[in-house]
Amino acid sequence: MTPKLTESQEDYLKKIFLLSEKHDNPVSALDISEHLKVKPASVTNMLKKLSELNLVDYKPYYGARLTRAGELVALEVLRHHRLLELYLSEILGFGWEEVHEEAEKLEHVISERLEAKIAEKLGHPTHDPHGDPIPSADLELPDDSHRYPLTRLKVGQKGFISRVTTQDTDSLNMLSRLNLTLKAQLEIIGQERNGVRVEVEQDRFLLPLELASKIWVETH
Amino acid sequence: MTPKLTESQEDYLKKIFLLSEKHDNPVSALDISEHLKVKPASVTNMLKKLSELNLVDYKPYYGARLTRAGELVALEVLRHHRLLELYLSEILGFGWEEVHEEAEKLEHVISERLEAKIAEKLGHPTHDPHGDPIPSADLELPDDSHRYPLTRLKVGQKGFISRVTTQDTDSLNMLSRLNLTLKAQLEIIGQERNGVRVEVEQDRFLLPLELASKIWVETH
DNA sequence: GCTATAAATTAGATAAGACTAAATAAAACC
DNA sequence: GGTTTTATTTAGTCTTATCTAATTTATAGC
Repeated sequence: MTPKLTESQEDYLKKIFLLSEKHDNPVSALDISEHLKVKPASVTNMLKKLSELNLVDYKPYYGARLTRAGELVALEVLRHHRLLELYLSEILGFGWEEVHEEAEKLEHVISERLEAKIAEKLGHPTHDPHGDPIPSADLELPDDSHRYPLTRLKVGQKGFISRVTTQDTDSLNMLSRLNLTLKAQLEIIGQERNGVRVEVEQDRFLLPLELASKIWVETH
Repeated sequence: MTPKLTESQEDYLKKIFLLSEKHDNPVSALDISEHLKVKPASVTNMLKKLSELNLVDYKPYYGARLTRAGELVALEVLRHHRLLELYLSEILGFGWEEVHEEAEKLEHVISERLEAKIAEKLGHPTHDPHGDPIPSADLELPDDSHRYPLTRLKVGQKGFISRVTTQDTDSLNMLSRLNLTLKAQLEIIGQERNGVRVEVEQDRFLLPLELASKIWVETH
């Protein structure tokens, strides 16, 4: 069925999946090119190849979408990645800043067997420390239908932070100082054009949209 | 200093190191070719490249020897490999037959940091379950000067098995049935042209040279 | 010392995936 | 709607590591 993909191909598929999550449109070559740190011409080449393998839908000057087959590959790689990150951090005592790079290399080479052992050791987690979902062994994403970015909540809604979608160390550090960390309870005070006003443990902040859009909240 | 080698290059260096251990001569292209499952022509190409990098001494129609620099690379890869095998088996519950293949892929991608964490978890082991030496963090091999293959011991010498240098499952299984496993005490009864005669827990066997040469004994 | 065989090397081809430079298409601006 | 800017694609090059086929060197037999 899957005649063994190269690491590069897996990287492209994973990246397309991650970029697709943000909007709903096909992912542009430039977008991929910037995130994978390759030139746009290289992206075009690869998209043609992936298209022939029926892993992406691609038409010139249009962009790329994953096919179901491509999505499954992406989910598999993503599962590897997030399980590895979690394993490195929880079991081997790595700092969360260190794990990404290591997982980036390991995700392509671990066997299904090792993946299973790692998942088992971790108690089959559904989310990683940033709240990012970990696809299950049969490649289903956990049900996160009651989680939304801060920017999409209504005034008055309450909940707790369940996901923070930035890897930027300084941003994370800043959020930490503001007690805007995973599990933190908060309430939406206002949705304004220049940000989201929230209340956290007595404090109130006006979070710039840029930041607010990266904080996901589980409502209740 | 070392401008990052490819996985292939690392494989060649590791294999040359392992093949060098057996005899003392330069390793032939054919030998490498068979063990890496590539064609001799490919070996010649690679040896030229490694030679330019000063990782092997290579002269046409002569063979290859590792330089000190090449040996260090090989030791590093070997350390990764054996630590990984041990980790997979001891910590993650893999069977010893399963670990080799997995380690073969992982050995090239783990960071120094992960290597260190793994070594720490394992208590900085000096030998793997087969008795194969694990180079230390500063790439020294443990002192195994009092270990010899059965074939090199004198009649009357006693000791215990400290290394078995075959990966063949059926051979290992056979040795296991004969109680010829790691730590087993034995005595050399005779060195004969068709094998080594040994005594193990009451039993006596005449071990064919082929087999005897793979069993290493720590004398006392 | 010549010949047969085995081993090693050279030369040239291929595949993957990156690149640069040039050409083309689409989008954005008045 | 034409023009400029931006994005994308095409065409061709490079590197790495394989391969096959042909040639050359070394080794063994007699």
